[in-house]
Amino acid sequence: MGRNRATLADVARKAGLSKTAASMVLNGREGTRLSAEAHQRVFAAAEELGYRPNLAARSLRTRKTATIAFVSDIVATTRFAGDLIRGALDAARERDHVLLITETQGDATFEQYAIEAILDRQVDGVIYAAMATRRLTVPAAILGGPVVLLNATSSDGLPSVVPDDEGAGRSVATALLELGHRDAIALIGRHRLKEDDPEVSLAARARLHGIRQTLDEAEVSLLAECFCTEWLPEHGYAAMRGLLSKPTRPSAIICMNDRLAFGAYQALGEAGLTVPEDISVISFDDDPIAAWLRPSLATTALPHEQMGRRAIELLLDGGVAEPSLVPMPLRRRRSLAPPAD
Amino acid sequence: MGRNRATLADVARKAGLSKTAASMVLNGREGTRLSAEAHQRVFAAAEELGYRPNLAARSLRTRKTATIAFVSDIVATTRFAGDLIRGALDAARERDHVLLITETQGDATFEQYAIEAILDRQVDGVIYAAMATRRLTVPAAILGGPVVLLNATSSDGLPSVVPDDEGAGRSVATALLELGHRDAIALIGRHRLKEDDPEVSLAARARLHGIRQTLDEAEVSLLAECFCTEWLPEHGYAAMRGLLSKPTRPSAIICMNDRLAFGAYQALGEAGLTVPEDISVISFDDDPIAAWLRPSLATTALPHEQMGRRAIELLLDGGVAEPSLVPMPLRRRRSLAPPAD
DNA sequence: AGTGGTCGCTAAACTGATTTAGCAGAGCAT
DNA sequence: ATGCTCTGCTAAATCAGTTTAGCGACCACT
Repeated sequence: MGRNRATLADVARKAGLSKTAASMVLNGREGTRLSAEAHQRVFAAAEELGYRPNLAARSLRTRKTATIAFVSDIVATTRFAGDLIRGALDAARERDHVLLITETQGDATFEQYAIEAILDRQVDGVIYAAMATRRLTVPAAILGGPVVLLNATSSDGLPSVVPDDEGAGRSVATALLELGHRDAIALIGRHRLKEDDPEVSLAARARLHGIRQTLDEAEVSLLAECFCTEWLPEHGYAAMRGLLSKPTRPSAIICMNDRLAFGAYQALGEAGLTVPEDISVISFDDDPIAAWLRPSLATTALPHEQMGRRAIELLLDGGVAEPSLVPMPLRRRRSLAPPAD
Repeated sequence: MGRNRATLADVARKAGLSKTAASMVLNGREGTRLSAEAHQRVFAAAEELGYRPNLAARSLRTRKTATIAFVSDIVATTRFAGDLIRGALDAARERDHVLLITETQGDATFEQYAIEAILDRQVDGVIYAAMATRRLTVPAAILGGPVVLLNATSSDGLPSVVPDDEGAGRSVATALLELGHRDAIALIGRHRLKEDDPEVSLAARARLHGIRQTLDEAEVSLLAECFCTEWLPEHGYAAMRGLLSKPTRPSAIICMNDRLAFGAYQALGEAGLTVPEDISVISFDDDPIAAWLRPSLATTALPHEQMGRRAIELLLDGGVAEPSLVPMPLRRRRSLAPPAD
């Protein structure tokens, strides 16, 4: 890999100057008194030789690596991880940095390994990412340098980036109210653990809070609230069947995520009901399936790419220690209609 | 980030030996004549000081970085990328390596940037990954070191890792034949471009070939083959509607991927047909939705995690130059049944 | 003529590891 | 006593940059 690269000494020799001069010119140092002509010669020599600095040598001296560690608990299992990484990758590239990616899989041994690996490589900073928005504890070892939490918060007063789930809750409720839904709105996806334990999820509570707040202001209360043990399609399906077996049929359903909504669609289809003519459905996440469903599912998008980008910006450009909320845009799609009366 | 780390000189001093001795002991060099007692002292000192070598310094000298570049065209847009990365991450960790991830987005400028970034960092090798199995051209600049192609092949005689799509085609066809489907098997997802242009897709042709070969051997021919402009749910939906409008209803459908199958399910549901009683469906990819569908969708899984792992193994443990085929396991699910007669 | 300041540049130290070349002492044979 | 090998270890060079300290030439001023 890359033998025969020209070194700074080669450039200096070619330019007829010292390494010092070449280094200063190429680094654009202010306050140096090198002549314009010396600048020209160095640039020309570097260009001609295709000079690229050896970053190992540079970082040995400067202790900077232009490398950022992206440490996450699980990269693979959620489909959103890719977007988080993509946003970070983009923003890092714009700032001439590169991403070293490691995964802890929630395992202490792996985490230990990951931390040693990044400390050994002297990364300039760490993005510590969780795949479900939650509160977590950051290993002390990485607190020596800049750290930004992504999709997570902690009690260490570190800058963090999280989606605005509460705002999304408000958007969702508002969208239904605006269409005229009032007394027959049902909610699928209540979840004690997620709502009560911030180490499991911050999203569930925030979404619920946003929804409640908006409905309360309109003096509307929910027709029904279904608890689910998980937020998977089968649970949405079961919940929806439960709702349909009751005397009052809801005019609109809020699902806590798109997978639940997918399950709800399945139950509605089996029951011979049509979305949105019979029942409107709205949800959270903007999973790719939301757009694939028939009719397409209205939802609020997790802005993962934005979040990844923001995390890098906070890390490199400096950021405040309070959580940075990234808005979750509402995707209006065909699953919404005024209530049938 | 990690200031105040003990250096090799600190260890040597504490052990009462030279840096040379300390270095040799810690690197487990053979043929050195250092006493057992010297070994002890060095290990003890290193342990006590929590010594970890400075990798920048080491790689300046050795030109090894224990870092592998993972260059891909698109990380984010396919849901499978995460698994590819996860497999690679795992295998890399087992070999004490770490992954530097970059993305070209199919853009020449970004690719140029990515290549410079990894060359500057003197990575030990490159995994060059494509998100759709295809043939591609590897930039000459990275050919100076080891390269493994992932989910891709090239004409450069480089080792590569691809899924066994042809085998998957055979599995799919065999599964249907075993159930007794013969003369009413239809195929959704023919695609001229994907089948004919290896730079677009190798999967389409291989899958088709595997299916054809198996059916030919059983002297069965396809009832119908639907061309689709893309492999998205809406195209599967349209194709399925088309099939249902014909006089002979198929007993089984092979979809070229799960998203097409998802669309086919939607059309079947609307037509009031039941899977698998009326029609069996089988597909390729094992997208997460396959398991979420009702009934769950039988499919052949893209072994992305295995592939990522294999790529690292080929890169670090040395590999042959011919494509390494990773089997695609058949996931038997509820969408299969014998034909209704 | 001496002093001081600026200009334009360079020598050498430094970062923290690996590696080459070689030294001092012991043991043994001649 | 000399030469030889072997053992156990070290000094110094090296990798490719950055950074500190400072040198010689020139000019201005007293």
